[in-house]
Amino acid sequence: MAYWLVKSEPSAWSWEQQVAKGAKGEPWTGVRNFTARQNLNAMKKGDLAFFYHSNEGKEIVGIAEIIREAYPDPTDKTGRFVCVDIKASKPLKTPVTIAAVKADRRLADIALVKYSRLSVQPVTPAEWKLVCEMGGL
DNA sequence: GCCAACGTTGGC
DNA sequence: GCCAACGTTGGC
Repeated sequence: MAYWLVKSEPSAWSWEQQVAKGAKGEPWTGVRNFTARQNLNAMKKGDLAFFYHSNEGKEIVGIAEIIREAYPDPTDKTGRFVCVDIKASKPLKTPVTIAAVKADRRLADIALVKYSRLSVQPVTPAEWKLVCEMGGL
């Protein structure tokens, strides 16, 4: 099982909206970047992903689960990009801010800091554990 | 609202 | 296939 991080601006799609979708989940569409697409394609059913709020909040707010593996993104007219379905798994007790991540030397190499513009990122097991602890889980 | 970083596009 | 121009992202 692999770990990931997905980013969304809450004004476009928020954790609260994701939670409201319940077990049915929601297609994670709109990715238009090839590196991010690679990551979407590598996702397996049952993988977990941190849900990060960019711009507003700038914090990891919850954990989502991949419930459907990559398929063509219906919002992409060119047919080049894919999406997956994810459902909210559980919130962090305490959101982990980008500032807190940057302040922790053990997270210096996390993609969230190194490749800040990448919208779908891999997370290592060590990073996953740390962020969960910081989030009170 | 600014600006740095960086991915994508298109002309050559 | 290179590279300049352009657009977008996202933290501050």
